[in-house]
Amino acid sequence: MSEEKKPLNFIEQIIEEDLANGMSKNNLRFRFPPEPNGYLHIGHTKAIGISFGLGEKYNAPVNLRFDDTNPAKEEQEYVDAIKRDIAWLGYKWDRELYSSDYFQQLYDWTIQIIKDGKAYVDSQSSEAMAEQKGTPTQVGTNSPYRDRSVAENLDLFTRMKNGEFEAGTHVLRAKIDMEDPNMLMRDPIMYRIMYAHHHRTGDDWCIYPMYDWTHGESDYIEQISHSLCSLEFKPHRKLYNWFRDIVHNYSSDTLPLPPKQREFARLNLSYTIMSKRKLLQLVNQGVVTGWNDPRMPTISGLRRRGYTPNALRKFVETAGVAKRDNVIDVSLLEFCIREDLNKTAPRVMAVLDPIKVIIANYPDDKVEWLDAENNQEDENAGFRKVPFSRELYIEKDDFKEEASNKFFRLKLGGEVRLKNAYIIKAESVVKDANGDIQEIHCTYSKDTARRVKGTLHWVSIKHAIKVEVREYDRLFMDEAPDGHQDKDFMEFINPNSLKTIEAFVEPSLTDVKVGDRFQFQRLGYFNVDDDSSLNKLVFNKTVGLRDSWAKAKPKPQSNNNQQKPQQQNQRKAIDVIQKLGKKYTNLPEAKQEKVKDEIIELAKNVSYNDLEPLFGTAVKKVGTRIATAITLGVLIKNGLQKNEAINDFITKALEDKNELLVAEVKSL
RNA sequence: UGGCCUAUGGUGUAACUGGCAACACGUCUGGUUUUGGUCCAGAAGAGUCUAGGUUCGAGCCCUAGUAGGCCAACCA
Repeated sequence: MSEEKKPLNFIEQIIEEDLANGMSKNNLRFRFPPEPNGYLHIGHTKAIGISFGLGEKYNAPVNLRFDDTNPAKEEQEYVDAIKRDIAWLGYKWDRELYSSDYFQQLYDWTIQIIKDGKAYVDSQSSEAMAEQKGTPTQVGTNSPYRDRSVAENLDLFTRMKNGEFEAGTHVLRAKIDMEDPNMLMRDPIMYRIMYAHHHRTGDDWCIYPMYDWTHGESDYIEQISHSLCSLEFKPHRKLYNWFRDIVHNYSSDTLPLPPKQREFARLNLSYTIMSKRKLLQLVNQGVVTGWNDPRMPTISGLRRRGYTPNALRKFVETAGVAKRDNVIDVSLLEFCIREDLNKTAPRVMAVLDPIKVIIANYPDDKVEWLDAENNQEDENAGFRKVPFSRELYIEKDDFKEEASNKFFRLKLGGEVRLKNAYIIKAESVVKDANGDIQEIHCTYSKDTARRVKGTLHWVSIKHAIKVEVREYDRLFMDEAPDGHQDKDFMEFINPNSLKTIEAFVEPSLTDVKVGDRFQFQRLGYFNVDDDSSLNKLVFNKTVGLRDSWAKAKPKPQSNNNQQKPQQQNQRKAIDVIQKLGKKYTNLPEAKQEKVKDEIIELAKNVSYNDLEPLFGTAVKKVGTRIATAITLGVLIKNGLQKNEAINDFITKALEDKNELLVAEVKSL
């Protein structure tokens, strides 16, 4: 009875329907079928979340099945990485399986299919077959080998399997229909000869089945109820069903349930590429340091960067499931990781771009260990000690000799609070020959109960640990790096995506472990990188804090994604009228009067040419038509002569059901 | 010159299967605050691609357009 009324996505609706139509809940079974030819990326997280999520929701098993039918591209390294990533995300698969486990079953079925005259051996070059295949708009033609006898097909196929032929000399094709509008149905290839070593079956086979003649059958063998995949496989569904129905016909005694394929739109992220082939290219060309480079959208990259399984799962859940192409804004991903880390990450102080502060009235040899709260969002997080002394570092950005009162950080003569410590006042600065500030001389006050506007983070110089911090920017400078047909995605690589900084952190961080996550107060979330060692700590910046100050101040150039407000400012009178009209009928009477006056006022600046297009406004958009009528009234009053278009508009409006409109037009 | 899929605020998803559009991110105000974070309160922003039709009533149904995506690997 704890069912929430959360709306179901279309896949859940399909399942609910199947259940309502008599499918047993026990028959529900899903699978996640990666090809081990690369690392999983955040797009896969969606597919994983859908199938494994369904498994959790319906308490149904989910298989992890490696679709390993192409030994040329697949490697054990990828298998291991994929398993690691899925487990890290917190999902548990029922069985770990491989399509290659089914090669014998597939072969046996194939013999039967050949015997039934539904498959044949073709012995042409791939070019010849491609030509006969036609195009999306042109039907194909039959292969000259299409009508080989069953006996000959059986003989040839057996010899293919036995390794009697060279690669590329023969293939086995399903005999379907070379004129089918769906090109996948034009006698698709079922087997090709490949003398490649397979990561699991070794050299047992020299013929390998193709995706279409493997995937659905693997689903069937595993008795998967719902085979969920991304949209680009929609055209494959017809073939999926064709093969499935044949094998179901052969084996329904032992394998009763025919699976069904349904497709959802894959996840795309702005400023990111999601193709394994292209990600591999980044790795191979050394643009990044590896599949798990913190700038990569791979699960392992995100993990190294400091993302949490929670945040990733929340992200794909929030993004939702539907069938239209989408591009999700990275800001949603960033929101999810901040939300998670805000609750869990201990706060510490670190200075990334230091400037020296000397507290003149603080004794040279004195050190105080002050209490600092670890996480105000978490009551159980406790406190730690931080050392305070005469010489400190603060952030360069946190000091200006002069500044407006909107700048509530440190300025000459101004006061500011040091987090967890005292209030200080900047008295003077010491500059070098270039005029650059070397030291800020301050005085401190122990009266910390006072209200001061700004609070700064800091570290005690003599206690601080020097560490390396890696700050990342997006890898691509274009919103859709692979969305341009005239430009390669490599052209958009951001040359400054990695910035390595020498920084200073408080001494409580001495014993951190790889993977530990922190909030560097006022800066962002950081974690300890794999490269970190006892002698040298290395931190990754996971994501910055939201920063309304950075947004409020300078807007140098570029990057203003908000064109909207500008447009609004220079909107033409007619557009404003149209907009006012839209809501007109929803307004209470008093407000309608007000809006009408506004329209009348605006109408004085409207020309007939501006207005005429609105005469054609759809009947149902009554408000807009009323606004049009009001405006027309003003124009007529100012001497406009009625023409045919105007009369048509009036006549049609007079017939309308809406009284306001009729009244408005009658007065014309 | 084909087939299939899709179309709702800037972005992503909803709308009890026909009852005048909700949630999240983002944006903007204001408040609280020893993080310009968090949190709290509020605002702006869409008549649902277009045009017809059915209906008392359409984002949901029908028709025709338009736009975008996918399909011509011995890849998956």
